[in-house]
Amino acid sequence: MDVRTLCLAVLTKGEATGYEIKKMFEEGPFAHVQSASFGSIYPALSRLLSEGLVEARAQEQDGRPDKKVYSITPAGDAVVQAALTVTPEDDIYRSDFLFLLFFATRLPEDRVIELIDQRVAMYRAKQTHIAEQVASRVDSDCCGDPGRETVAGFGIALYRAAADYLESNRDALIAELRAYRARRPEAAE
Amino acid sequence: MDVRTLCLAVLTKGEATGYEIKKMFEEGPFAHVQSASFGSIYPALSRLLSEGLVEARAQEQDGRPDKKVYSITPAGDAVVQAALTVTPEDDIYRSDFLFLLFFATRLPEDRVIELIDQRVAMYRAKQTHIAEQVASRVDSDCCGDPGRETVAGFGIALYRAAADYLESNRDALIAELRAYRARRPEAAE
DNA sequence: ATTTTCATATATCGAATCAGCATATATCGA
DNA sequence: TCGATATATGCTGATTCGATATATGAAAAT
Repeated sequence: MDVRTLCLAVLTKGEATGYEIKKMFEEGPFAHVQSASFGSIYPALSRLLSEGLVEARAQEQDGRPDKKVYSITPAGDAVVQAALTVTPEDDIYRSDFLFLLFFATRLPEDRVIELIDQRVAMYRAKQTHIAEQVASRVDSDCCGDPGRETVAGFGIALYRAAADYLESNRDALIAELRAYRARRPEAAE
Repeated sequence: MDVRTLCLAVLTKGEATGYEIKKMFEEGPFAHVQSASFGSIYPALSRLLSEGLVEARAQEQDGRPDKKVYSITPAGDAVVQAALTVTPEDDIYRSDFLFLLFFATRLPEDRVIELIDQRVAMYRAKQTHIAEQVASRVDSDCCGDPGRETVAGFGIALYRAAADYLESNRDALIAELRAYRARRPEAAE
């Protein structure tokens, strides 16, 4: 999915500035789903504007630069509806952490432990973050959106699985690393 | 991690052609860890060659174009060792499927069911694929690499969690979608 | 028997995207 | 008071992707 379609779809949930769209990809409802940088969001919005798929409203602010609040047009909404009919691509998962872990035999034991413990903490934090978002939403707006809730639950389930796996396999990995090094002494650090 | 470092690190596990490196990112041991396209792998290898971090050996083949088999040099190995000391970035997870699911209220019920069932099948298949790779490796080469095994286990755990979550929440989602539409009739289809 | 698709293998090119910087200011804590 | 953080837009260079070209043999489908 290209950034243009992504921005357009986000705007079906309400008007927003480029900055706010970025935040939604980072911490908001799309946090673990999609992402895009400013360098792609702002050009995407400009193009959507020139194509008539969104409208912009300049909102003056004291001191700070003016906001450009974008909202979707009926034509834009139709484009989103069409985009939702496509067959979704494969998920993309990339992890520098796993890449490092793959080369665990080349790392000092302390570092492997540190890497894993930090990652577990990170996964738990992200899990909590999503859970808090869901909770705060239920407070404000009684009954939530089923799609949104399901996606949030998916994120929580994955982060939990990741943290649990690392926690329950950490010590076994360290033990195997020692055994591996005992077998091949030249491979030690 | 840039593609140059990625290729270099892969070559510490043995010599390989550009094509083989791509396959390792697609189906091989790095399948759910990292990825790169031909358009980035080939230029990366050329640059590594000019920097003296890898060596190339042309291997003639009948009919097919010559293979260029790359192998890492001691200088390249040192660069990898240095790269392994960096603090890993956040994991990247992107899913067009989750993005579609987020907008479930805009999709026909049949389509939501179809999307979920296909995704469950896909996750199960990937899980099986990794498990088979691990099994075949144990057969051939007795005792595996601890880092590699741990990474494979991580992948299996995540795919299982994803499939399990979708399976056990599918019917609830459909029920909630109906309730949602009953509340807001104008949102149907 | 013939066509098509698939797998191997390298490489390039345009388009998309990212990361970092520049700009401007207000606020908040050290 | 000094730096960090947050708001907000936008550009630019570098990276990376996706598609395509080239070449061929083997297998599968028609």
